[in-house]
Amino acid sequence: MRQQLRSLNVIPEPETARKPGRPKGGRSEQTRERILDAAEQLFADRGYDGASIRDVASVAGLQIHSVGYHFGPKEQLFDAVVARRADIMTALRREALEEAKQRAGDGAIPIMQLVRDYVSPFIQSASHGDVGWRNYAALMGRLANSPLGTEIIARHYDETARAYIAELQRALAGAEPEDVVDGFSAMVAAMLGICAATGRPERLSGRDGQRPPEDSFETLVRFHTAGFLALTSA
Amino acid sequence: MRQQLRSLNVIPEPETARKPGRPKGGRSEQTRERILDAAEQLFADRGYDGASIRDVASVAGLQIHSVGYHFGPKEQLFDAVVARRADIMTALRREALEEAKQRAGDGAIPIMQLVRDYVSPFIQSASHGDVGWRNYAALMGRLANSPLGTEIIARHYDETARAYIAELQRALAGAEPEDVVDGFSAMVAAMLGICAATGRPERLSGRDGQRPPEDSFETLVRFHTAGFLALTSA
DNA sequence: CACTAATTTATACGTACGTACAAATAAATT
DNA sequence: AATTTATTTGTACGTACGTATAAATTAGTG
Repeated sequence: MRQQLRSLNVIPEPETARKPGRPKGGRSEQTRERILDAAEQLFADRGYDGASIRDVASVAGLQIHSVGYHFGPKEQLFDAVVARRADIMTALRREALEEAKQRAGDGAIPIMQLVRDYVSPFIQSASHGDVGWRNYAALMGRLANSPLGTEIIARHYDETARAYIAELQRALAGAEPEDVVDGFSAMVAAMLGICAATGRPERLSGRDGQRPPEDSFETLVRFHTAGFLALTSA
Repeated sequence: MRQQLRSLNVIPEPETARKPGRPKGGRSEQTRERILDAAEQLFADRGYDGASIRDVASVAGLQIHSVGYHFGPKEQLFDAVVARRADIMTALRREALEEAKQRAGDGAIPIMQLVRDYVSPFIQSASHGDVGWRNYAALMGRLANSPLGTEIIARHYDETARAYIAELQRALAGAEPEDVVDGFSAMVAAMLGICAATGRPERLSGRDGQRPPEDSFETLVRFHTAGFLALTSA
């Protein structure tokens, strides 16, 4: 009876954040992380529509409704998966950019530095053994060219992207702004392609295992730095 | 009764190609094209799992089962969508490569020529107003970093990709083969990103409409040619 | 310990999916 | 014109989906 009443007046679901007063390592927090990990993996493997909430709950070792209880509808769960590590990634990039600005003083930040600072956090995270980050990187690659993905990426990544583009523009005096954006887009696309671990580079080169992403990272930096520099000589 | 008998002994569905003896512009052929067009658009917009066979039939103006009749299970329909234009794309690239080889004689083909020849057919097709090609380009972008997509792309595009990579390698004497493959992958990723028309470049540059893909194409050629050249100076 | 709130479980609903079968129609062939 | 084949239609099956409700359980608090 009590239960029933409670169930009728509800605004029952937290659906978003931990209640402020709750301990950080509490049961709820752990469950939320388990759900996010499972969703991250399944969304990366099968895409948004290919991964079901049932699968997520199953991988997380929970009943179906726990997922909805903690995150609400599917789209909110998806957004939470993206947001979790986007916040970390953005913080790292912001930090690197501030440091580079300090070092550059009044001058422009070197192109290679900007390329390195933007790409490095992502590739390092995706190659440092953490399966969560690897899944996240694959998921981002999948999202890049999809409508749903673009919308979410915009929300979580565009602001920092604009900050880097502004510095690139400053360093590439004389280059067309739209060329710089195209170059930046190319850089991001390459970064995501490397971390998506599709196996295509191996197939195209005849290699048997995946090339260490750190090696590809160095190549990417050289390659794209040269690309950006070529945009000044219109 | 007759019908019933026929229905029992069946191997009923063509599921694949036109019967050789049938006219090319016949009813069946037209229906198949309509289905492929509808599927192309829906797969591009919603992804493989997000697009249902029902939707495809509906957009094509047909009953559900007509789709299965002509193309069999969903995966075969998907493959047919990719294959249709992949064959055209591959032919154009092969042709351009042969021509470039002729022009180069015994020497290596210039890097810029190789970049141009590989990317041009795709971007030109995607920007020449044909909504079918635009949908196809968006679909390829979506596919690039997904497992299902990679498998299909490998089947339809890897052979020609390897031919271009071999020439790039020849032109970039001294560059590490794996660097060249990474550069090629970066080029393809950028090409797909441009044609995916996600709206992100506009958002990042403050532009209001999409930049003409031909303009982005010229930028891409300059950018990536310089990138490749930077791979020689190890 | 009692009690309240937070979380998890169990179950169910309505819908949409991919696929299949049998019948009806249209085209092609003889 | 008759008859066979190719194509389209109409309908149905079994399954899985996202979501919701209600009950049971766990944890925190006085």
